[in-house]
Amino acid sequence: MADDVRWLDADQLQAWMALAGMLFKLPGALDFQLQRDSSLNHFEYSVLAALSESPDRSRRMSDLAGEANGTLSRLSHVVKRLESRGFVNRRPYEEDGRITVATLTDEGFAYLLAAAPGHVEMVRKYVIDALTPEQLEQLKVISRQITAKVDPERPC
Amino acid sequence: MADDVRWLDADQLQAWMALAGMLFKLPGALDFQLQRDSSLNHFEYSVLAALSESPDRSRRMSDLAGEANGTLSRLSHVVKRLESRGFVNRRPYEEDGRITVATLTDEGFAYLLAAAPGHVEMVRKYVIDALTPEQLEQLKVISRQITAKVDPERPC
DNA sequence: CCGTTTGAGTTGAAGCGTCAACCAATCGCG
DNA sequence: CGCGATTGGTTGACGCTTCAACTCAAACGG
Repeated sequence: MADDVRWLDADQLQAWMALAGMLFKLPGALDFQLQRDSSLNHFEYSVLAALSESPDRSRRMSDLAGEANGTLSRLSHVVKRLESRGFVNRRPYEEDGRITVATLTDEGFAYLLAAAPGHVEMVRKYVIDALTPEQLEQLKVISRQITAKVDPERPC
Repeated sequence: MADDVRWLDADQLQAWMALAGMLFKLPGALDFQLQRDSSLNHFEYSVLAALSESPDRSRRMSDLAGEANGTLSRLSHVVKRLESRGFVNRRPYEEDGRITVATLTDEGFAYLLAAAPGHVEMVRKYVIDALTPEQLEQLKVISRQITAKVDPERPC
């Protein structure tokens, strides 16, 4: 327990507190809207969105987990839920029996299309319209740098 | 279902995706370190930290909830856990029986002091050291603007 | 005063995420 | 070939957060 801790100075602390505040509040606000209007959480939405942009609206599980920024385990649970709602199908991949391919159904796609406007509106309200274009660019760069430190694999 | 949705353009989408990525990964990484090294999650840490900086190391519940960026219900559960670990005490406020005052115990304070260096190190590693001082300043401003939109009450 | 309303906090149930254990298929090396 | 290691994915239990219902105390209003 060496006492050479490099504490944060006042500026650093303020910045971190501000970020932490956003970290605590923004996800909840996003989830709230999605849950209320579409009975989805942000991660479920991301999964549907990622599938909708994939060739054949299909993707293998581990790919999809990376795309949606989650773990395979979390994805597995979520896909099970989405499957039971009829939004997604799962089938084993022929050429390698270990792999599972998830596919967005037509119902799932339609549901996503219905959910998207409300979600985009929230993203605008909370993020895009709250910032200038320059700030948005700064935020993009900053977010990527932080993400890169947190998760050195997967340089997006 | 009017079709006047203002979709995001490419730049906006990239920025949002970058932010969303950080939103998904950073909290988990922070929680992981705290959980592993101190059996605390980020919110519990914030509660202890907020108490430690309060006069008498005490604060009424609703105050504390705001300070730690959480709801009263969440706080109530968390304080119960922390109380059972001996880190916090609760007592009714004499002058108004509705109010509950939470106090950080000496054990809780010591525990926080032991947990702090590891936590600060992570904050440095993932955030402070990943950014230039200018970026950190930008992030502070941006985070506050977003938080203000999400939660118009409580201008911090 | 008494009844209603409001405010502060607690509680329990339900849902989601994490973690570790597990299963199944394939690879790879002796 | 054959068997251990590795990879991809699933599962169940547990813990935390949310949500709605509830309790209790104080304030208000006639």
